[in-house]
Amino acid sequence: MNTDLLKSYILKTVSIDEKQAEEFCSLFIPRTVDKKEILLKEGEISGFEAFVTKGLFKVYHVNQEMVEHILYFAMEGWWLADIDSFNHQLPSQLNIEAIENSEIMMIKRSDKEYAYEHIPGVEKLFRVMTQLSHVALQRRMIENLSIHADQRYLNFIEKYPKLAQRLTNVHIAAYLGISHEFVSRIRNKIVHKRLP
Amino acid sequence: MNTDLLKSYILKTVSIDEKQAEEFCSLFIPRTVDKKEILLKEGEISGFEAFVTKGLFKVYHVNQEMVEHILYFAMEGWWLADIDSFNHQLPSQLNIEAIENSEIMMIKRSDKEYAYEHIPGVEKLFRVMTQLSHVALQRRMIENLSIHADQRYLNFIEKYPKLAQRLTNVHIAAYLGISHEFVSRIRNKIVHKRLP
DNA sequence: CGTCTATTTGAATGTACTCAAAAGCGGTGG
DNA sequence: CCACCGCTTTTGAGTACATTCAAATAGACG
Repeated sequence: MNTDLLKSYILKTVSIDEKQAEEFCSLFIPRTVDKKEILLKEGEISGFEAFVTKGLFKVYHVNQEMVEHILYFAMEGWWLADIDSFNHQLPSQLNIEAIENSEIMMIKRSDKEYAYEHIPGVEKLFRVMTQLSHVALQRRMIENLSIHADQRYLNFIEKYPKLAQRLTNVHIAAYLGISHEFVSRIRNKIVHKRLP
Repeated sequence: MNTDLLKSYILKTVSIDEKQAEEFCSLFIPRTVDKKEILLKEGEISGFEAFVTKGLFKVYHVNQEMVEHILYFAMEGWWLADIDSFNHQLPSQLNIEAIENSEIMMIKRSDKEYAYEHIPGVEKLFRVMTQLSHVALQRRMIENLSIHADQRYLNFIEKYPKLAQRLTNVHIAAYLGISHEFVSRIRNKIVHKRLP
């Protein structure tokens, strides 16, 4: 089934009644998203959250100089959400775009609110999920403050080897906050001077 | 009462039954923390979370070169927690230290778990709180990736003017991820060339 | 095979850091 | 009350890390 991956994600994340997990899954609808298709655009109000079942997305912000900065990637088994826009119905400051042809399971706002109120375990599920994301982002923040670009690059490809293979240098640069030319120089240094 | 500030924080954050808020507050115990006293040390397993009722704290990480990087500050009305260590009972990678003589309300792990299970609104409270923190950290992440140190400094003192007054340049530098000498130069540039 | 995108490389430049030393500031004790 | 100690801030000089711009090369895809 379409919801198998989602259901197993839920069950491995929190201890929750299987019936509840299934009821929650039934609120999601599948959708395909083509490569380069934009799921959420800056300025729009996000009316959905989504679980990726196939493919790869980038969630990013574009600043005044039109430079793109990637907040996170999402591939199979990861979530897509602009929490701020979705929760408070504010215009989004983020864009969500498919990097590959993808498939997702979407839940709309009203159905998620229904779930919060009527399916007891869902509140906990999202509390735990958000805490996990938050810890991961805290680690990334500390890393960005404390270490140089070359080591950050190495840490990234070591931590997410599968993901890194599916990304271009331009994507990785926009995630690490460095220029793509510099990513190229780092890779070169690694290859020739066997830096890692 | 000691719990007044905590109770009003809870009621303004989520719509929750007042009785439930009071029951939750009753699980906290007050404590004073002297300036420079360390509430949580790297390597320890965090057994508490705390709400600051007076004073100011820094939550920071120290890297191999013994350089301190501040993840966040917490003054009156803010929370202190190492989510990862507290939730998963892992050794902390963070330190929590009082910058001023302070007072906090602490809740221990077992009482918080009791609250999750027996006070219905608490799960939602922490889901919402974590989402708010997460959105704030996402914004900070994007800002760190996309703008220069001088503008980050200006944004910081504009966003947290009260907090900034209570901090030294060394603290602000450790939060922004730049050297304290450079903070001094930025301040100088602002004063003489009226940069902002 | 041609077009579009991604990667590499060089040269010049800019942003921020390190180290060192001096000056300022505040609290504490004699 | 003021002299001193410790901590913070400032300033200069030299350096390191990373960027920008431009052009060449390599790859991928229809």
